[in-house]
Amino acid sequence: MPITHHATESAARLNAAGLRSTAPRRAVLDALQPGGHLDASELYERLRNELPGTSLQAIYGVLTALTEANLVRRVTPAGGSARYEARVGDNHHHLLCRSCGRLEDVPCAVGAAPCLTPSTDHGFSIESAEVTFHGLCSDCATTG
Amino acid sequence: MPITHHATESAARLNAAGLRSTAPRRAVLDALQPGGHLDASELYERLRNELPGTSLQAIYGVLTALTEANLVRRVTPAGGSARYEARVGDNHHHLLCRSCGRLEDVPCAVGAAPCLTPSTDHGFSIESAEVTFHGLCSDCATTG
DNA sequence: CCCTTAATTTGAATCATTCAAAATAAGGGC
DNA sequence: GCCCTTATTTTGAATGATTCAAATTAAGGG
Repeated sequence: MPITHHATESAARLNAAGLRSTAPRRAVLDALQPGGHLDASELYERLRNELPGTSLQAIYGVLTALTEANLVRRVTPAGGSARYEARVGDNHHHLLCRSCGRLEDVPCAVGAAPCLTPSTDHGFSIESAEVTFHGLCSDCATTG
Repeated sequence: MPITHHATESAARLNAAGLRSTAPRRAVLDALQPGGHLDASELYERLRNELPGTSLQAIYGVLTALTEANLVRRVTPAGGSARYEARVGDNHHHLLCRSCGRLEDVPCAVGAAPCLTPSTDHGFSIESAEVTFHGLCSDCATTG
């Protein structure tokens, strides 16, 4: 009963966050669980069978709610659509392929969170740091 | 003759990069020189008097050319329009206010370029790292 | 089981950005 | 200094991600 288990888990997470447990939200949460980085359209394509009558706008609504509740994290690669991941709460960063847009996780570069401490802060109260490494993934490096 | 001086400087930079020296390009380069972070629309508004008959698309064209020639750097804050800065060639990063979108420069967090070395690279050949600190600027911190 | 309110559906609009064809201007060669 | 080639800009329109708003539906406490 892995499916039921997953669903239960997602429902629990939603309740804990003070959000109503709905089919679209559970489905999105489950789809992001394997650890990928999907955008709204990809999620919509994957879930439209499972969620009859859903729409892309509904997916956007779900993603906004989940992001605000901190259940998913929104990653916005330069010049592309926003991607979403279920891995939250840690300080991991990203590798972005400038050719194919592939996105991979990497643990924080050096130690715990050194990048969270800039040398000057211009009066900002800093809440988080986002690090993106740009380059070519293995596939694109050999191809081009 | 500071204006002429600036113009000459911009022309030289363009020539050095193998780009034709045109009025729109010199104007954009000059406008970015003071060190700000402007988006295409802001540049268009500032330069439309100076450049009669120009258009927003022309500004986009100029910015794309200058970015590809590495004369300006494109910064793409999450959920906003692309901003451009003339400061290139160093490894500085950015502070982004989540409330008003204000963008400030910061030197690299620790030492020379520690953030350029992730612990795992998933086979990527890494070319650059982009660090963005998110938080509230002094104005927004006191207001809200 | 009902009621209140949150969430989704449906349809349309907005915004940044890009595409494509026609007109123009840069700058090397004569 | 003028012409020619080609890059650049102009002009007009299209694309794609995302958001807005009103109407409908469903969650879950009482």
